[in-house]
Amino acid sequence: MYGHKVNQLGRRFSKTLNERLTPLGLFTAQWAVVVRLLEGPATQTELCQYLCVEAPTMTRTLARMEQAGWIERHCGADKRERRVALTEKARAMADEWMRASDFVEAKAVRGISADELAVFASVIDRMMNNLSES
Amino acid sequence: MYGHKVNQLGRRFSKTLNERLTPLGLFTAQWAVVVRLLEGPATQTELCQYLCVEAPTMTRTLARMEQAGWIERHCGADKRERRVALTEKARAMADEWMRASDFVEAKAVRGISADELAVFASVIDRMMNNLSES
DNA sequence: TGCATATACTTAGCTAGGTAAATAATTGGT
DNA sequence: ACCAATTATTTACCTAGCTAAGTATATGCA
Repeated sequence: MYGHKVNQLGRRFSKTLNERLTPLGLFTAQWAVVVRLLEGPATQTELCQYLCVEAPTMTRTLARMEQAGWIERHCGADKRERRVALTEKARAMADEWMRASDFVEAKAVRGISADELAVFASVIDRMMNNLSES
Repeated sequence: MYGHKVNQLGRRFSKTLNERLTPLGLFTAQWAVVVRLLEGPATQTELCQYLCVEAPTMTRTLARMEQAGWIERHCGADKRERRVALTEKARAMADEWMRASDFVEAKAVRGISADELAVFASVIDRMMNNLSES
């Protein structure tokens, strides 16, 4: 019941954001990567942990972003890992991408009080923890 | 921000339910179809509306479910549409699938009050409406 | 009646999630 | 110092979203 509704809302969020991001050359899942990389470079494992995504998913998403010229990947001291960083071209687009994201977030919360949003966020966090328990 | 968290939680729900459903021959998206069909047969368009999913997605999911022997599709009076119904084999599994679903739902809501859940559900509905506005 | 439009579904091709298993590099214990 | 176990990433192959465009049937209006 809750799982079903949460999934539907998640898809609606992605779809709405995609409508605004794809004309700007990005997809919703890639925007999440950009948000993390704006803080600084990261290894793929760090990105996986941040986004709660499995490694193969990240490998493929990063390959597409590299192809599009949004990121660069370099070997680190540990030759197993690859450090990922935004390109200048991506940094130049960040403000525009951010406006698209802000627009969708603002549209979603219209008419919902701060108190309600606080409960909402808290419930999300606790459900996430509950489901993550072994 | 909210979009990102909602998406992550949705994926966690699917993943957790998949762990329990796949040994029973079903996937999370297919379970949602079964839930609707337990009420009675439906056309593909009705399923799409119920699940908030585009038509091609439903075509493919139903093809897999037919392949697995969970549903049957018959032509209706209107030869364009196909009426979808559960097979006996699927009805025989429904209780077991339901237990898997109930288990995951119960795990998710552990330690969350009825009041908080009411706010949560209400916020989900309103965000869904907000994002669905043209 | 006939033809344009609308509706139901499918096909093709993309993004993105997952698991299982492979590869390469590092770490740790004896 | 070596070999086993661990870690980071990739490859292969599923499910499942999406859009755009195609096909077949039904509807409606001139």
